[in-house]
Amino acid sequence: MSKSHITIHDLARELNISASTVSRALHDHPRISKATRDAVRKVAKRYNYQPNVMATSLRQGRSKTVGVIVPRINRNFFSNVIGGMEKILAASGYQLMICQTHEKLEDEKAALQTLVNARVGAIIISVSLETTGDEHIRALQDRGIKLFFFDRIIQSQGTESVVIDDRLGAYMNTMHLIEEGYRKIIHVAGPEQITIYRDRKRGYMDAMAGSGIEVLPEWIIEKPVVQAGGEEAFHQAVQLKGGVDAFFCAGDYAALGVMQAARESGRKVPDDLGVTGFGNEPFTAFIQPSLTTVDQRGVEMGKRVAEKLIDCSENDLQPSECKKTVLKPELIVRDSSKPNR
Amino acid sequence: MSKSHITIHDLARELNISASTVSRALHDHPRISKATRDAVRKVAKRYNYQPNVMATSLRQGRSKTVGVIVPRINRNFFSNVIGGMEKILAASGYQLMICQTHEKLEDEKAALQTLVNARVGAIIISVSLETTGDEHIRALQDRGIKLFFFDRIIQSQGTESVVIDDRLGAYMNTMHLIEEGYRKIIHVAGPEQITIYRDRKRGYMDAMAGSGIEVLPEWIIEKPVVQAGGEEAFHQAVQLKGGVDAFFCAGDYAALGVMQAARESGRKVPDDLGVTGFGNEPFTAFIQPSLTTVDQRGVEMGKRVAEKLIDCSENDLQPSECKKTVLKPELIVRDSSKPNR
DNA sequence: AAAAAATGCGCAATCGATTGTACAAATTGT
DNA sequence: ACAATTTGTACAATCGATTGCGCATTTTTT
Repeated sequence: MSKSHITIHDLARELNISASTVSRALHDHPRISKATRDAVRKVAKRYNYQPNVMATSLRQGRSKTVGVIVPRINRNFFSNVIGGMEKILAASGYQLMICQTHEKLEDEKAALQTLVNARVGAIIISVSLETTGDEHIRALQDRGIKLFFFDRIIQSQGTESVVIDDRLGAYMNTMHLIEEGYRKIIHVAGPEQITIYRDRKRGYMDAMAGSGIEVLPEWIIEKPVVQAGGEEAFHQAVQLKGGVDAFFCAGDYAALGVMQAARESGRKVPDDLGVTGFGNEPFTAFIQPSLTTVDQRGVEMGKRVAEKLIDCSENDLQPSECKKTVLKPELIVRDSSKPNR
Repeated sequence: MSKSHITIHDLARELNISASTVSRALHDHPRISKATRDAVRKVAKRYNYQPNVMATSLRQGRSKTVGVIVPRINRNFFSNVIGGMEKILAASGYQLMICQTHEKLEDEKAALQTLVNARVGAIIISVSLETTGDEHIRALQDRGIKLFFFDRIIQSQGTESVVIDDRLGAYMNTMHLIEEGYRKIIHVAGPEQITIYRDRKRGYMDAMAGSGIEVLPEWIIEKPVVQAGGEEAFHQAVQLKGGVDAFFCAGDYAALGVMQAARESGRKVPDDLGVTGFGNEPFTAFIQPSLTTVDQRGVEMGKRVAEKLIDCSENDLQPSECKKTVLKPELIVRDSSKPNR
């Protein structure tokens, strides 16, 4: 590791040629002779030449930095996704610039501005809960910034996205409850304006309808998908005249709330009450009883978005040619949904 | 938001002055008159001028990018720390470049090389479990890259670091067990070469010695601090002739392993056996019984390192003037350590 | 009032990589 | 053998911000 960085000029001097030739040689320019090209390559390797990213970015007006916007970096799912992206992108010389929105539209706008100032070439985003419109995001496309969504997406012209099949995940989850003998299944739903929660509700409806079970409107309880939301949902549900067999919650924390409220009310999970969640948060494996849930394949999702991004960038594809990738979720069956009969 | 970016030349043209004057005005150069300075400021604000980071970095030979190296981004503690750093650094216009080592020295070296190539001005690192020496890290200092450690540190000339007082945390943790009446307390320790685990062991020893309890050598069981390690430690400990009252584990996952092994062996926590962990992983609050543990104050730690970094950078302090910051850990008392008598 | 110092600003070079244009040499075609 | 191409390189400008130096103009000093 030498003290200062090697530049193309150093290589040029060494070879008694011009810097432009060195640059072209390293980029396989057709007008450079094979002899020169090989010579340059060799010296570059010998000196461990690493191009100066800033110079390149400045010249190109665009950096190899990828902006990433997530609600919170320390949510297990998001940090998994970021981990997956990092793995793929780092290998291709991209760097990540990570911003958090804390679920606030205001922060999301600020993050976008920051990324624009940083001249990122692409942005990967999972929108905040407050985000409904897409004007602030569309503005990026004027700047030629490529846009990729994951998980919480906005269907927008000229963007790519990667999601899991939330509907299928919810369907499998609900079907599992039905197969285990539960019938009066409550769905603790998330905010209707978020795609993923809408899809999860649909999957639930599909499963119920497909099994010939009529879903009463009161069975769908929309709450914030946090612990307190789950508790509220439980208390609300037990008031229902017809009784309750199980809860399919749109999020693991809500399921946790349901389980805790159930325990306090003396109802045993899974024998008196089935409970399932969504997300496969780490704690779901450790609680008693362990929670049946759906894995969102965060790492895989991150890798996929990253690959799309690299593909689009290297081949300079326009986002209009891009589309939506849907990953298969995985149902993780644990104890909370398997009554001992 | 206009189509293309505003440069100092645009401002210069607007004001009929030279770009250099604009640059100097924006940097409060003493040789620029107040009148010009104010005029420039005003126009810059009007056009929402944002300096081109790449140009600045290129000229300066150093970017406002901060390299961050952690074992895994999706470990709760680390993502908390990163979240904290991001909050502070983003506000001052720094960007993060995050790398993972997956606890491998090899990856750590690769990450360092990547960051050097990216011309980062500073690196914040929590070393991998495999890391013992500091040669690969010292090499950075020749390059003028400022170095900051957190949590898993290497005491090295000319670096700053932020840690929690692991010894105190372990002390409080152990004292709490003693106060609750446990006496034969096993310590499930982590790898001896890692500072934090050494300190946690010391805290345990302090508490025991201070309470007049003799620690038998077999009471200290060194294992990887994962679930399986905890299980092994449990089985090893129950063989001991004198019997066992409690386990203080150097990590939450190890504690989880102990609790699960205990359940399988029919020993009730906390009445038959006290268990405590270290780390305050989210799951510790949800398991049954909930786990007493020590919070590592990840977010706070991230903020502190970030502040140090900003301080050192803005005032151009040399790392030699730098030191170690120690945060107070917080003991979180839950059910796993409070026997009902 | 002349000399010395301070003030205010512009010119041009620089950071490192890229690229349009130009120009010479080598190759091809007729 | 001479023109028309093709091939291989070099020059110089460019991206945007910064900064040493120099040249006026103004202010201070003696």
